[in-house]
Amino acid sequence: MTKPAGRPPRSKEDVAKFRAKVSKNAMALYREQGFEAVSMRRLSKAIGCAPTTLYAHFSGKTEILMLLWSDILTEMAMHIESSLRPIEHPVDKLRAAAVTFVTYWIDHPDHFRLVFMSNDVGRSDVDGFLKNNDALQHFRVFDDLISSLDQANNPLRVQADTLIASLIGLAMCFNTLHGYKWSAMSEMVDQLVTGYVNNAQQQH
Amino acid sequence: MTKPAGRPPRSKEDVAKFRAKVSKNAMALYREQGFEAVSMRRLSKAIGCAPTTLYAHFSGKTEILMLLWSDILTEMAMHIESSLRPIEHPVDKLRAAAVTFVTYWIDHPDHFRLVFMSNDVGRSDVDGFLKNNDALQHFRVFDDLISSLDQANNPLRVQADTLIASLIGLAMCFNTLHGYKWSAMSEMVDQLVTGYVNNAQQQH
DNA sequence: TATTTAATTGGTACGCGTTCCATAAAACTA
DNA sequence: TAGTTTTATGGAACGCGTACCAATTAAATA
Repeated sequence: MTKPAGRPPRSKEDVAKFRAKVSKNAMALYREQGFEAVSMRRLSKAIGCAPTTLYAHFSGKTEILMLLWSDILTEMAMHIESSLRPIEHPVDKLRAAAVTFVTYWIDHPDHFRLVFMSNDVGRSDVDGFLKNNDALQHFRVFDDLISSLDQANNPLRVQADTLIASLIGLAMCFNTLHGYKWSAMSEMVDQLVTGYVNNAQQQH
Repeated sequence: MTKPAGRPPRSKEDVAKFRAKVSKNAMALYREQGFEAVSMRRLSKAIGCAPTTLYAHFSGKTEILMLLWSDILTEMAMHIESSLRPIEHPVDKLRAAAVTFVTYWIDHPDHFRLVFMSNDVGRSDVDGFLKNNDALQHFRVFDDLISSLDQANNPLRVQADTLIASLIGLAMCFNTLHGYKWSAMSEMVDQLVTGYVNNAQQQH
């Protein structure tokens, strides 16, 4: 149990400091020069370290890109909140929030790609510490809106998760599957929201 | 209006023949060696042409991968049809189809990646001839199931599109966003389907 | 101070998607 | 046959993500 000789592992603060520096530089690159500018080589150059050093701190590029999620999801949540401020009726609030959500990802395809398409599909077992990403908690903006509808069939969490996942699906389809003639986005959101409204016997 | 001198452009049949050869070899690589095996260099080697020649026939890798969509989506549609064969009640049929759809993409993450994540997000203006992809017509497997519910609020097409996009969203979330603790898949599908059922006053 | 351990570095390497270019081959007209 | 136009080829190049490795540096203990 005695301390071993030699240089100690990185302190918590040092780790946090380095991650913050990476996050700052990656965000600057992304905001100023776009998605493609965030490469391991350019990022390491901006930070002032060797490219390989990044791999001592992160398992790969995916984990670095996740540092950018927080900024984007915060911005998205703010868009939603400001969009439903002038609206009063609960159903209209929910509908507006949903439309704003999908519209945000359609208007910012780079952001969509960053958050939803820069994952390693099927490599979920590897990323032990990719889990519990706090940034995704921004999805909870829909919780209050749904709970105000007083729907009782399913737990609130199930309803909210389903709505979020569905809206992400809409954003995804409009962003990537151009070979299929989708219905109008607002009608599809309406169809979704109507499912919640009818369940709550609050059709308006 | 007279024919210009020189070698004529590729005939329709030659174009189709080459595309078929590319499709066959790409599919073989994908089935036998997985997603990563389908690279421009390896594919061209399997075909027996130079890597650059592929770029004379396709705008890029994305367009080649789309040749594989048909096989996968056909397989997916067959899964659905066989899964709902023993089921009688329309609502149960729809629910089973939805669960099978999402399950298929969760069980085959490589297929999911191929169809939904190998697109060039935001480059939709370039791909003039990526549009009208017939393979995506397999999404229509839900049309009859929904129409049997006799829901009248929205056009059938809107309902079907919304359901499909939502289910794709569920598959996407379970495939990529591991940092968020989603509700159980079956409950989320249930929440979705219930929206259609209640609208049709056919709660069961 | 010497030693031990961890962190960082630089170099090399692989295969990738993609582009450019110069050349060769093919298929037509005059 | 000569000339013309398109297709196909091979090679080089760029930057990418990622991996390995030998050498170096930093920070602690003995």
